[in-house]
Amino acid sequence: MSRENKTQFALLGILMYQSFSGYELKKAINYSIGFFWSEDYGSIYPVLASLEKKGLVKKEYVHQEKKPSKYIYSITDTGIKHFSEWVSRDADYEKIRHELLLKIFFGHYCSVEDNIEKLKTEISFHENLLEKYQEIRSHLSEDSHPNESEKKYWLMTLDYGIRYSSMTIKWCEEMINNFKESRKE
Amino acid sequence: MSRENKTQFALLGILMYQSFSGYELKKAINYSIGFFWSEDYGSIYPVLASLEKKGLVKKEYVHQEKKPSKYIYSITDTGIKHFSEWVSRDADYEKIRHELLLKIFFGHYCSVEDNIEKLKTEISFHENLLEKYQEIRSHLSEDSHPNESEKKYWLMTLDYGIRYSSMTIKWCEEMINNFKESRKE
DNA sequence: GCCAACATGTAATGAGTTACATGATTAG
DNA sequence: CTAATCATGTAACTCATTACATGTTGGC
Repeated sequence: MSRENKTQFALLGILMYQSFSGYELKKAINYSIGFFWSEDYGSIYPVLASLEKKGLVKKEYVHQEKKPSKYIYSITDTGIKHFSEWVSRDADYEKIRHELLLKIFFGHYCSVEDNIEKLKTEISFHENLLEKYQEIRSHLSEDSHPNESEKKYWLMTLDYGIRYSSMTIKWCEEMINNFKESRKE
Repeated sequence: MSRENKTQFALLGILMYQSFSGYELKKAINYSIGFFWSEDYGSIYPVLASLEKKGLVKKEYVHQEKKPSKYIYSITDTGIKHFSEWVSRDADYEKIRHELLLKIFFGHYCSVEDNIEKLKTEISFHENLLEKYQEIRSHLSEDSHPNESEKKYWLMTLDYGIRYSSMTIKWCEEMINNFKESRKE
């Protein structure tokens, strides 16, 4: 089977909730699925154009006061079908490439200090993420969410993120301790 | 900064331990870093050619008995320098794209059964991985490993893999239970 | 006048994936 | 003879990233 453009489904999924411009889509992605899925303008605009050509979304030119005009994209009935078909199917096997693990695997070829440094950077990164998760969580509770079902799914992914970052931090810390203990011996 | 080809470092790293042909490299990668880093022939052969052109590896034609001839690649002094420079540096920020999480986030748009199905598939995948980790672990202990330092790093990444898969399985199971409980209400 | 935020795109490049194509050698 | 494994590559294509390019609007 040929590879599918996954960007389209991320965009369509967000548009299932609300119509957005390309610029707004980027922000919406950052604030919702951003910690496990990211998109750049370099993908968003071309993919929106191709989705429109296929009739999966439609655009509307909107004049704004106090801001530049924009194109608002809405999902069409065909788009909803296309998206639903994808979301029901099993996820593809995820091909991962974890550069930190690759460097740690080859850690024998650099100093213990360099290894510890890498692990510390990873810890900071995930501590930062954990703070972001709290922001998203409060964002979720303060906003008006008429649909409790949607919220349930959002909290599930948030829960995953928290577990993932916590696990990573714990692993990094234990590895650093391993290094420090073996240095004492 | 421009993007770096990471495949080259995976190959150079393996060649730090031992000289291999392209075909053997693929196998060595699968059996060592395979669960967090994969490469296909479509990348391996072209990258080996470009590494040779840059003088980072050298190849030798080897005739074999009972098997077709092959090219054995060895890392050069320049290659060792190039690799060491990379391995000492911090890992780049990892851009993740987790399709299962994306589908779960949009889980409101398909049936609970479809969601449970996806989580079950993920569980099988990681249970399979956990078995593989045991294989790698026994592979590591039965083989003659003169260098205990190398082994330490391999076990670190293995430990990460085990934690990651265990965490994922636990999360999936709890999410399935959530679904089943809310169905009872 | 200038900066920040809003807003939309294109072009160049490089990386990754899949399919294709070929051939050697051994075991059954 | 045939299948499996060993072995090396190329071509076509898609995808993602980065840099570039342009323009609006409001606030200081």
